[in-house]
Amino acid sequence: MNQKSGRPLYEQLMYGIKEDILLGILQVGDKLPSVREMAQRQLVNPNTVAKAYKALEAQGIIETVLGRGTFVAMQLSGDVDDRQLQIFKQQLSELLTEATYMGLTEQKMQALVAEWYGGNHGIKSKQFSEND
Amino acid sequence: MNQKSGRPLYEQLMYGIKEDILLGILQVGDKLPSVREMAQRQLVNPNTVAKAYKALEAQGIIETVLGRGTFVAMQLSGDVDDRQLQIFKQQLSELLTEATYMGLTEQKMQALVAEWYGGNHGIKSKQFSEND
Amino acid sequence: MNQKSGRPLYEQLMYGIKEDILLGILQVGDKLPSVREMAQRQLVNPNTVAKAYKALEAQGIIETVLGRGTFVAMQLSGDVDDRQLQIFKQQLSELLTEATYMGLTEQKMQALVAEWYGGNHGIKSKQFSEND
Amino acid sequence: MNQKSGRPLYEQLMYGIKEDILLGILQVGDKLPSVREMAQRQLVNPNTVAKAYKALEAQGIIETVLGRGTFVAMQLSGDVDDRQLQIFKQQLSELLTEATYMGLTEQKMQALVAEWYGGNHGIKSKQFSEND
DNA sequence: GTGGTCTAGACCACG
DNA sequence: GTGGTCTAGACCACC
Repeated sequence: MNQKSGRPLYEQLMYGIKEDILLGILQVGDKLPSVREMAQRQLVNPNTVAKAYKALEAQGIIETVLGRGTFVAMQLSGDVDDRQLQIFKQQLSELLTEATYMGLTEQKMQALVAEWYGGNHGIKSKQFSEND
Repeated sequence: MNQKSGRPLYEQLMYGIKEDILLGILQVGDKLPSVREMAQRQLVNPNTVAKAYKALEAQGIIETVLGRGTFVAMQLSGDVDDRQLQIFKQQLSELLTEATYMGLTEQKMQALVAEWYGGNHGIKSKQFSEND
Repeated sequence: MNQKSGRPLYEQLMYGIKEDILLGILQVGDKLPSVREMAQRQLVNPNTVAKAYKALEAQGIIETVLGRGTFVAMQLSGDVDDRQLQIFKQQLSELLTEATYMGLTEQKMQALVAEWYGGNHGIKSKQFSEND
Repeated sequence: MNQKSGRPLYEQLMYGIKEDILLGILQVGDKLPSVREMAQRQLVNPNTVAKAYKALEAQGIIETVLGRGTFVAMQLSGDVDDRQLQIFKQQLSELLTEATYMGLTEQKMQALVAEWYGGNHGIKSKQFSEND
């Protein structure tokens, strides 16, 4: 967890878990580490983990069973929400603007996108599931 | 300026100016509106505009000449900074992760990227140069 | 038993038994399954069943005869406790508030209430008496 | 705020605000008391108020403008989400079951519902807007 | 053991 | 002044 990256810790946690699910490291039905355990592992406060878990639950990505734990719940929806798409396009536009200022060409950009989809973006270690 | 988008107003200003430059609405050497004028146009606090100008100057995109005004200074660098690229790839990865959860496929994604580069994303009015 | 509904399992058990009594599936004097048997059927911990039985007994709805078992004891009281009524009206108010935010009109609401009373809400199988 | 009602304080806050909007005490565009002020008024911790505000924002009922405050944002949607409706019917069923055990008849129940809709349920004081 | 709630108090970015 | 984030530590209900 990068304290000074500017991004909230709980968002970083959310991203890490989402990524692990996309990579297949976490599968539907798998149990996530308990709030306390995750907090210990990631060196953050349990409240911070709880906040991340709750936000993910609100997004329908995980589910919590009181007294039992938290579990991966999601399967990707096939249809795209239009309002979300507008927001996303705005974000993409800003990112591409930045990329252009960095000197990235359209070709290089397309290559980076393809790389992400193709290569499982670099086979990362299981941050959030079993062994750290 | 979208007050409730969650993004800081000064970043939105920065993005708008950067976009105008990419679109050719603002050219190298052009004079930007004064801080006060821009503030009035965009209905924000002058401090907010000043902050945006200062940040853009730090990025080498605009330049202030004391007593004369603020001018577009940049031309895109041809080579890519490696450290910046790493940060960028991280941001891209997060964006693509979100896109996947939204239900966007790789094809659709590539199409969106191509669209941004191709279409000047829809010929917008000069937000930050002439009139609002 | 819906593990992820957020409601405590023992409350769900209580509700199920109460409903069965209202529907006539369980009649006054009928014997309920033993704690162990119910636990096995509903795939919950025996402690959970015991807690539900105890709470129902406290409400005067069932009775335990030591060494013999647990029996349906209740008949509906004709008069309404005023303190209970206040609490109930509060709960109703909250439910109707939520309903309004969901977009339900008064007419639709009245229809839903009538439906519940009229239809025995769909003739369900005996969840908690005979076989599961 | 009733500490021992069993319901979380932040949910009680949410309900109070929703009710005030339905009653017209809070109108679209109105500013809510700041987190700190509301906390002081209701004698709860600012974090608790923040939690309530954030949950309401997630439901689209209020909106926050960073550094400016929190505002009423919503207008009721005309169409009813089917999944929500199922959950609601379940809650209604449980409430009506309890009502029956209390001795409430269908007629009395319909009267209570009509009363809530008709009478603005008793013209309450502005809990959450101007003066307390 | 699990997650949920609440408090107290700190620091920060934004306007 | 506003809300957002994070920590530390407490208590609770549920299983």
